[in-house]
Amino acid sequence: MEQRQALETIRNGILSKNLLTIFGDCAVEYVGRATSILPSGKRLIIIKGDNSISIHQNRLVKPTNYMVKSRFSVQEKGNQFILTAKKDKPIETLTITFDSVDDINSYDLELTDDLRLAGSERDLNDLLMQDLSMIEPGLKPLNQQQEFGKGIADIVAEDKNGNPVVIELKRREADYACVSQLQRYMRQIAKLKGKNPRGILLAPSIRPKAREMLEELNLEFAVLDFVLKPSSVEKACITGLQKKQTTITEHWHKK
Amino acid sequence: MEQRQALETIRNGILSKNLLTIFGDCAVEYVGRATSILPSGKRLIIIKGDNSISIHQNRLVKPTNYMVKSRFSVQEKGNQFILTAKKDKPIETLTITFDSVDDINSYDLELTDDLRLAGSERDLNDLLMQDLSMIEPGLKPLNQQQEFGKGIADIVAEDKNGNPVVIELKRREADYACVSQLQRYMRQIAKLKGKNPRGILLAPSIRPKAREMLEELNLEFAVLDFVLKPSSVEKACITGLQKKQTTITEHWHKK
DNA sequence: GCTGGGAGAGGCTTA
DNA sequence: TAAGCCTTTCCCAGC
Repeated sequence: MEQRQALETIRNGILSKNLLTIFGDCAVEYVGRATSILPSGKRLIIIKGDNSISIHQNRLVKPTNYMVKSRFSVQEKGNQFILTAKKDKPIETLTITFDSVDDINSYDLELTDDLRLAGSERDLNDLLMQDLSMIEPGLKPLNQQQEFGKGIADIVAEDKNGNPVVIELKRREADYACVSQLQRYMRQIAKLKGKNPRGILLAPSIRPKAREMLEELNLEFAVLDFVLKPSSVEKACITGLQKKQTTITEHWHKK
Repeated sequence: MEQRQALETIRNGILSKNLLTIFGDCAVEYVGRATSILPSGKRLIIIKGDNSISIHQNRLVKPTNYMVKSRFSVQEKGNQFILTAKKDKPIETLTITFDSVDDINSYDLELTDDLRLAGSERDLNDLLMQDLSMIEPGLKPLNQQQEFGKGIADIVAEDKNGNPVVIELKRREADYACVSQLQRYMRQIAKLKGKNPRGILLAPSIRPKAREMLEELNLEFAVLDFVLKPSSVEKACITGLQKKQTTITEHWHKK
């Protein structure tokens, strides 16, 4: 492909906020949060209307290199031409040096985001707030996303005995990090209120060792059982949310 | 673009492990770890030789929908044709229904990964192990990536007084999660050894409230100052790693 | 295969 | 803008 024309197509594509794909032989250098070099080779470059750029090899969903909200510049340099993407905060530079370009496509596309997704943690949270008794009889919601000075608790509730309960909700298997998160909220509340509330980690499952940690910290785990029902016509929705089991580490309370 | 030909190109592209780009009008439905619907519209689909697929709109580096290690199937359905990607564990289905295809490109590409990146945490870790005195005079390395039954500590060392020191290294600004991680290692070691070692969080910076938490937990913070030097010819490297400051919360020790 | 953890994480929401 | 946190996180290394 003729270089002059390639440059022109790229410049116009960027200006018109088209989705640009460039396939060609190029080397890539990145300097910013880290440093990387990609030796010369055939790659697919995608430039989008929101000034994001990504460089793809023929494997992995994730691009080899990328940058969001970049400022682009294109310049010739002998038989090569150089596409540069820059960004501040932090300072980042992505330099793509093309030896040759095989193919450029410029697609006129809206910058919309039409995806409708269901089953995110926020969806489950909203569902739960309608009926916490699924977790435990008599459990009443007090607040959602409550700020505690050291983070934000998903759900704050009150059990049938009037004890405050902090609930951390996860849509997937809980790990150490989830337990730590709950632990952090608990610590902070204890510090502020001078009293230890109950803490419940609510997730589809929990890794065994994370559960050990949870129990050592005198926290509770409850199984979150939900079903995602795809509706091909209207929208995706959640059909069920059912508590299967609550593990209250009674031996700890007794200790 | 003629449908029959489109199908053939796609089938061949997948079989030959080419990098395929398909631009066309399509609707997408995903059912798996979550559920999502993307109404009909122009999109760019990328299929790679490692059987990963991603669907891109004209914004964001991240694809709208994606799947790794998928099994593909293509079939006609009247004036439409349907590209399906499936996966087990967990069961996931991605269904792309094309109303029309404007453009298909099939690029013959190796499945290699040529990126050379420097400045990752592992790089810094290796550098640090050579000389921990940058953090504190007399600090001697004992182990790297040591398993403790509740996770893996980055560096275990011994200070000039013979006290064990656990060091958690982060290449970027430390947050709550980093502090929690160190806290977890400390807890476990205290439980196993019956003695409290020192814990040092080593990072370029730390968020103010994370630092509060750190100090409340009687942990220490040290600034990790490193420079990434891009070498345009050979490889990227790190030129410096210098301790600027160690903040030991003396008032806590005295308390 | 499971576990643990990093990532140039990206991206979103709210204060 | 920064803080906080979720993500169909993705991806890799170790066992």
